[in-house]
Amino acid sequence: MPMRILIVEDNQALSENIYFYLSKEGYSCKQAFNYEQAIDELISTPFEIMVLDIMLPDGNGLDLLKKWKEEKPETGVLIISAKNSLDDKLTGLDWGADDYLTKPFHLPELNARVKAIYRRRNFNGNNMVEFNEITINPDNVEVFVNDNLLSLTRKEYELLLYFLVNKNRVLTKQSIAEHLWGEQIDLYDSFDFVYQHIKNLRKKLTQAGGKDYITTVYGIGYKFNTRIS
Amino acid sequence: MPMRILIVEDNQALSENIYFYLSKEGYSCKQAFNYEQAIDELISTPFEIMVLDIMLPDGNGLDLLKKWKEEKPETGVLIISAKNSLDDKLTGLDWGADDYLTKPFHLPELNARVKAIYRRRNFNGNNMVEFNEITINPDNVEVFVNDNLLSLTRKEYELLLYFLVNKNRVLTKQSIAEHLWGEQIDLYDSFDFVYQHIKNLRKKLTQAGGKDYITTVYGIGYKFNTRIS
DNA sequence: TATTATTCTGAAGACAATTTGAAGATTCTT
DNA sequence: AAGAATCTTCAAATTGTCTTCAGAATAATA
Repeated sequence: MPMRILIVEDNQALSENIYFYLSKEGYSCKQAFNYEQAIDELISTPFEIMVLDIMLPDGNGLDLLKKWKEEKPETGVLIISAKNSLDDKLTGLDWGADDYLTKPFHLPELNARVKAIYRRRNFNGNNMVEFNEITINPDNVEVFVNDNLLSLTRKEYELLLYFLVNKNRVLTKQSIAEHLWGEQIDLYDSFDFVYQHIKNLRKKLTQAGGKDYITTVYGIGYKFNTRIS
Repeated sequence: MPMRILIVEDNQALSENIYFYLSKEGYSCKQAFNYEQAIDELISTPFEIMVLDIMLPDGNGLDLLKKWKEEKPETGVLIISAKNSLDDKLTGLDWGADDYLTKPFHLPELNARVKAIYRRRNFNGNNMVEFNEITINPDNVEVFVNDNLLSLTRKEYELLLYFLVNKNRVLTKQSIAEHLWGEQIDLYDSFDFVYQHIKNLRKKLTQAGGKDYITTVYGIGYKFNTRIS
């Protein structure tokens, strides 16, 4: 699933654990260690779900929750907080949090709740991503072109998903790189690897009988073009 | 046991609690938060048992009960409802509910009643889990491939059952580990043991004449693939 | 058309994940 | 407590995937 999770937690160790765990579960995670970073991240990238600690060094998580829910109510929010702060609990749920978890907790439970939130927000049945002859089923990590199953590598899969979610939008090589490799990519990299994966993806799609919707925008990047000639 | 339970309850928090608890008990649960969702779920997937709240935002649980019992009388139904609605109680049992529980209740009690319903209904029913040449009889803990009985170890058995209940869904090594070993597994484990059991299961299945439906999804996990080439 | 920047391609090596067998623990049975 | 079955650990071997590189092809610019 194209599920991005923002982890807002100032405790480094805990944050790392959550990050590690959810990443292994296949989510694409990012960390923010304080209020300000969280805002920055939220503005710059869309997230489906935010795991939010109430106590932050430079602000209250509930403020963040409230503000962000006004902005983007469709974001799922899972509050995590020290136990016994029952007031927070009430307030959090009042202000639009989807669920609440008291520390300490087991990561599998966190995962279960994240999944539950995701499921809840996704009620319109099967959450296929599709366009014309291409169909992606994120649950099964399967891609079909005209009903034949494609075997894509991980990068190819994520690349295609990224394109399909951003149809007709020009994606710079840089943003592609960031999306597929996280933030630790070097700005001055050659991006050769992007070329590679674009190439492989194009090949597999066309070989399976699909059109080549991926057009290159010279000097800028690529775009999944729904109106190709 | 391949027991699937549908939880029909509009209170999010309560639903989550039930979901979490029953899942931990080894049942495979799904949630529906209103009448309509419940119908959708019931139609799309078979359930052995339904935990049903009477008061739903968009309809009366008793209607649902009545309708569904006409359709599929073998489904076990446990009614949950606010206390003192004694009328409901009588009516519910009249209309075919198997048991009744008043809110608030303790989850272990819910679990006990679910178990009881299951036991009761199991006299007549063969609740086999099967796919093509593979048949699992959870009552006897027996697995057949093309009518020859397989002798699987406990882990192998549970692994296969887990796969068969989640056909075509990608299961991460992590979730497999959690499912077979409980939640206490170490995050930084190597998951070597998962590999082992996968290997053994594959071997036994193919040696017995079955196809190798278990495909590895590189970098993510495994999946029981019903559409192997 | 010549020049330059950008993209595409194939091959090779680096890297990462999975598979495997063997051996050591552990659990179960008697 | 002994023996058998099962589970787990470990260390190669194997396989799959990613990245790098160098040269070819293509597009933009003048």
